[in-house]
Amino acid sequence: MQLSKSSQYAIRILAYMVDYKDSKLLNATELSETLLIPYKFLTKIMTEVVKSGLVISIRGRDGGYCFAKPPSEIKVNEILTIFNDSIKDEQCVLGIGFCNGMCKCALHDQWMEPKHLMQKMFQESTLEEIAGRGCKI
Amino acid sequence: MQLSKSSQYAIRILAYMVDYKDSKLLNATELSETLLIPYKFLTKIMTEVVKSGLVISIRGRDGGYCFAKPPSEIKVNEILTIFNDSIKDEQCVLGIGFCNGMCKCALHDQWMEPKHLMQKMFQESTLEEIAGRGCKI
DNA sequence: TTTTAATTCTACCTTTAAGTAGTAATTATT
DNA sequence: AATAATTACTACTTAAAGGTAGAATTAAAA
Repeated sequence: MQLSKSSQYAIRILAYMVDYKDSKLLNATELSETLLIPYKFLTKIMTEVVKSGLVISIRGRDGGYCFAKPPSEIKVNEILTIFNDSIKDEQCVLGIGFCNGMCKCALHDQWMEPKHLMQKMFQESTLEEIAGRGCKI
Repeated sequence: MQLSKSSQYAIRILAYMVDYKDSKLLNATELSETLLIPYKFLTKIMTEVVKSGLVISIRGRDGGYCFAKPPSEIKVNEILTIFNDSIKDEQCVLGIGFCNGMCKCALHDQWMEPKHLMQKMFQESTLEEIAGRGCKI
């Protein structure tokens, strides 16, 4: 009952990138060391984030990562979709297919509210909003 | 972001057992066929449920499973704990250790409400309550 | 006492997530 | 042109979840 490590790390990485204000790019080594995320795993994750189009990478010396669009326009849910962690409407708590009005599982009704709150949390929160808050490690 | 298959199946199995009113015991073959759960996987799951003390098994011919205590006294959460799926208080959405008042993650505050709703749902719902509802497959 | 129908146990197989290793490609600097 | 610093790619390893196979155990019934 939790997000994949990839999603958790990706959100933390991008939230950290928002706060980072500097002329030079943020690179994998620095992200790995400050966020305590294994270097090789971090680069693997970032490669997927880059492919998704949220982030741009510059290779070679002095390279690193930066946002492809303003963090105020990036919803947390966009990060989850990269790793197939987005909460789908049709997926219910007991894993039964087609759990809806006609035929619904024993916990269907009680599941609706927490599900919608989570969907709302992920779909409406922007990176910009959440970045200011909290600690990163 | 979902329960393990073991927890999902176990809840569905026990909920079905509540509705079953018959002189003879419910056995693995019948449960497997009516709930469309792989037989061998189901017996593995039930062995753990029996070990937890929620259910009693009778071996040998005409054997099967029945509740060790009334379903009205069994909370859904007791099933989750068998498979380590219970939602822990200290566990937060971004997987950071010690995410609390002092140092909390970027989504900590928004996570509280859905988390508590889920905990409430699992901790307060009894098997008896949820069994009447919904379809089983 | 043998047969039969049931659970239990031990061990394995498969798939996926998580993490690691090494090399290739790219780019700024010297 | 060489070097150093960076990401990308390919492939592997490890751990856990999900699932399967077969033999052992149990107990009712013939």
